[in-house]
Amino acid sequence: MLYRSEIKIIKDISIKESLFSGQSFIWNTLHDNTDYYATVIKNNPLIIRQISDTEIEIFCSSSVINGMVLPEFIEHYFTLDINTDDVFPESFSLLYPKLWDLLKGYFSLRILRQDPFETLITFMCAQGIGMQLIRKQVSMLAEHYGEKIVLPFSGKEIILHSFPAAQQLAATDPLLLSRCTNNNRLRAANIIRAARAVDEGRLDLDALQKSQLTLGELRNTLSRRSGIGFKIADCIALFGLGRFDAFPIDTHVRQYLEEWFNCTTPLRSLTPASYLMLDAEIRRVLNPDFAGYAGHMLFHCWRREIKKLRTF
DNA sequence: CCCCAGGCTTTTC
DNA sequence: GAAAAGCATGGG
Repeated sequence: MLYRSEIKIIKDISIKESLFSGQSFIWNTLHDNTDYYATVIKNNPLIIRQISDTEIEIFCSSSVINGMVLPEFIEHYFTLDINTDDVFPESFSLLYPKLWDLLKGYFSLRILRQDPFETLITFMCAQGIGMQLIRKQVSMLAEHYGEKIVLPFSGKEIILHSFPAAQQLAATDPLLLSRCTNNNRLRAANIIRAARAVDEGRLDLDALQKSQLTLGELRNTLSRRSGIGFKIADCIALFGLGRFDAFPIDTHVRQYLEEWFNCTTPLRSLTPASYLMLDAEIRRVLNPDFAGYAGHMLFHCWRREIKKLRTF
């Protein structure tokens, strides 16, 4: 039994951002009934497709997810409460007219409010490694440690895997888990440690999300953990804890900061000190409260328009 | 064999 | 304290 819900959207949502299940981050806006976005939120399969320019439909085996009724959850998950037109400061288009023009196609990008634990683990898989391999790791984690879900939909069966619960990952061992972490045993061990901390309540992500910590405090708290540095900490904050002020600086961001914003901080080696300096510098250009949201549009714009990368 | 990929940790000054 | 080197793996 699938619950169906329709929801009106302000503008078409065409791009999402998620590492889970190897999902491509493009959610095609084709209206051909074959293209859908399928994911699993805490064992609830969720299928979403766009039925017109202003409407999407959602199917779910449960009418309530995370304590929210379906339409409410969708609005929350896809951050439909955020108007992406307000993400950049008003002065931005005047200061960077050429860049502003390049960014036109990226205002339909949505940062998702993803599950904190899922985000914690998936971004721990994303260190010094290519996108394809990151997604492969996450897919394998779900296939090996998540629950298999078979969903009859649109005349066929969709096979989905939920993202593993902390308890599942806490119970495995590094050698076994390393099959899913690009054969990297150290990364596997770090993931197990993090999963155990969550499972045993020593790392309370929900409490972190509700806390009023400053960005710096949150980043320090997360990066104290083995396998998590400033960049991954900021990713967890941005994608998993709803902290749209968090601005993760990776190799690509570093490049566009230099190219587009003439950041003066030395960029050759990204040390913790230069990371924080860059972070402070970009906050003078972007709206500090939505620096990460804006940064993510810039990130994908840079990769696609400038670097001509077709992988996500 | 080189370098790169949505960095982190340990060593060294 | 902060900068430099070391680390680990697959892919082009």
